Amino acid sequence: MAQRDSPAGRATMEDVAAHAGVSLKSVSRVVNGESGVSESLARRVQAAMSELGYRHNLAASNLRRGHGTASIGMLVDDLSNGFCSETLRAVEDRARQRGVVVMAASIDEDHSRERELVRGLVSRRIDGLILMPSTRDLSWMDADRASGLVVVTVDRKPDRPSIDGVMVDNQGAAAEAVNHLIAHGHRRIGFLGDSPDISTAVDRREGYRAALRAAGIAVVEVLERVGLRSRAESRAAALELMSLAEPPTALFAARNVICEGALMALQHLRLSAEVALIGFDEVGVAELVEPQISVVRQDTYEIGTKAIDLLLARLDGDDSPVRVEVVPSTLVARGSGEIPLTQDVTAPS
Amino acid sequence: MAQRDSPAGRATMEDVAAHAGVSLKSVSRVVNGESGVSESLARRVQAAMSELGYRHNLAASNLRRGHGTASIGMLVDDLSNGFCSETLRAVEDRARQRGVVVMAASIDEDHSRERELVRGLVSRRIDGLILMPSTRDLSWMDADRASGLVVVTVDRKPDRPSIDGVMVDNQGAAAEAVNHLIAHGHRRIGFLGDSPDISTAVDRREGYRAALRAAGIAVVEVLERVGLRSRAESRAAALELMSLAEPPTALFAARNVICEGALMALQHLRLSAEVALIGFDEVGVAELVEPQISVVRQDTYEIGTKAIDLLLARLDGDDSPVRVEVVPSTLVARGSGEIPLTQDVTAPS
DNA sequence: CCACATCGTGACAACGTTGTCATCATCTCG
DNA sequence: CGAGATGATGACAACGTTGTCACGATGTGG
Repeated sequence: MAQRDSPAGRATMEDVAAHAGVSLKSVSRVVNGESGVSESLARRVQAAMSELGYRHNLAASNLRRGHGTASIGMLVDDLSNGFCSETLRAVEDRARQRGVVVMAASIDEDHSRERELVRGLVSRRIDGLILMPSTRDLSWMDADRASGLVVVTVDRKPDRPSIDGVMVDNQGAAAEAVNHLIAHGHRRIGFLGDSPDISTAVDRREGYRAALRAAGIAVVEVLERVGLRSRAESRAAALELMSLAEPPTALFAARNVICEGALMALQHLRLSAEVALIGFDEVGVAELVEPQISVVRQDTYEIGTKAIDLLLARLDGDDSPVRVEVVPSTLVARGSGEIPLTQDVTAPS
Repeated sequence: MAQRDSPAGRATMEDVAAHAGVSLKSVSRVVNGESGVSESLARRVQAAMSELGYRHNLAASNLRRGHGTASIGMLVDDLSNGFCSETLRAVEDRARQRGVVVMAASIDEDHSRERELVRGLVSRRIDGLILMPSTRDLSWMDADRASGLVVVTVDRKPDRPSIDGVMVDNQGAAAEAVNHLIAHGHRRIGFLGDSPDISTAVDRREGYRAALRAAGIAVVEVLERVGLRSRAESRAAALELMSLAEPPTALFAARNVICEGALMALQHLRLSAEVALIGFDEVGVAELVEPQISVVRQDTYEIGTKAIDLLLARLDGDDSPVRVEVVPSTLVARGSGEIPLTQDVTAPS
């Protein structure tokens, strides 16, 4: 990638110094607002800077100073997913306040891409990384962390508890949702979830099962569909569940896109008013369909904000023990999750 | 922001060289895969690198080489907005293929923040910038562009045609949507749009008006509500429109969040099956409500991809004349836009 | 009037890397 | 066997910036 050749490239401090007839170091002093610079010299330098369109080169400055780069990385599953983009938004908001830029990228649950991306970010000497890991084994990052890379995970937790993280109580929240369904009379409750590689998916299923067991309801594997990675896959899985000889009377959809897929299936079957549905993650559509969709809401703003605050604290020298912050989640009852068990639910004629 | 102190900080090439008992330059050769390095030396260096956890420092490398930084900036209105996050996703996808990282941030239609953000990115010597400008006057970027910053705008176009851009034919697409409503018999068509600071908003309103005029329908200002910046504002505006003595029989909502707000209003009034509605931008909810929402779909993937391809081409030296790429948009008829004019539409009892 | 502190300014090295050139050992050919 | 070619390796400067120190001019007190 060739640097675009332009009138004079970029002006350096040396150019400014020559233009103003002062020494390079004096320009540096002015740029950094150091004291002990005379009024007149400062003015001359300022003038030269704006005439030449001088822009401070942070890369060179940081190299010399040995500082960090005031940049962090944020790797999420998919930037176009609402949960990810909202969390990024929260991170970026706080980062901007601190003059930190965020390099963002999508992992797409591809482990090797995840490693490549981290490598690229480390080469650029990010100060820290906020990571939604695609896998539970993060030992491959040990070397980088040992060399000073500060990592905070969001949403998902690694299997070894040596990394800071911010997430909701996935198991508890899932259990709460399922208990809610049970309280409305349901006993055949379907589970739609994503890949078991992801701690979140595992925890939510565990919560689902725990709630069933606590209520004395047998866990029936045929009612569980996992590994769903898109609306379409989830829609298909939900259709399958509903066409069982004994279909579920309620569905728990463990992620935003999965919930949307499940809703599409129920609408297609014209069962959205009969089969209860609770989703995990807020979905844009929740309040716009009838019945409105009940969900476990994760506070993405809080998750993102807590993650970057934790990261910045570590960068500022906080060396307290590893911290996993649990952000409260909320069961938002809007209708779909409160559909009671009716006597007779069958597949559509 | 203090660099986290760690076992030994980061290993440099000099450390590796000492550890392997070779010269610094030899390490450089191995790292860059240059030819003319003996098998045995290469092996020794490789070993030393992995023992010390060496990571190449791109900042220093780029400084010396005088290259670009293989990083670009992307500034959009709001990263948590679906249109923005999807476009970013497309940009980032292609960027990753090229080993380029993307620094992303939200402008929130705040001009001064926009300038600050650009300043920060330029200090970090991004090679290029993809910008969804908050304002039509981009002359404040002239100095940076003259010094080599390559800029491509997306979604919105600046008032002077000296900057590359990628966008849909907003006026034409809006006119098409309004014509569609007119073809279904509507003559009182409400317009809901965002701030007139934004070229997109202006163009869409212009398209709306042009379609009306072409059909011999008078433009009635009371049916136009602009400056809407959220679902809530849009919902309120739509409620206002519908409570006019002579309410519109169809609505054209010129942006995704505005469309969602309008839909909320219609649902609240139980008019969603009677009042026609066409949105601009795909909305997640479109296929999940009844009737499904007709929209003008912008191909975000195409917009993002074209934008970064254009940017990369410029960085590769393409100095052809300024280009504004117009990405086709599609009117997706799903039901809400095909609701015909009925004799009698009044506010709900 | 001299010793000394103070103040503004500049020369120079260094951050981690790479391009250029020099060095040295080995090989080939007449 | 010696001249010249070849190939591997290293010394050194430079990228744009900042920390350290030194310099010269001015002011102060004995």
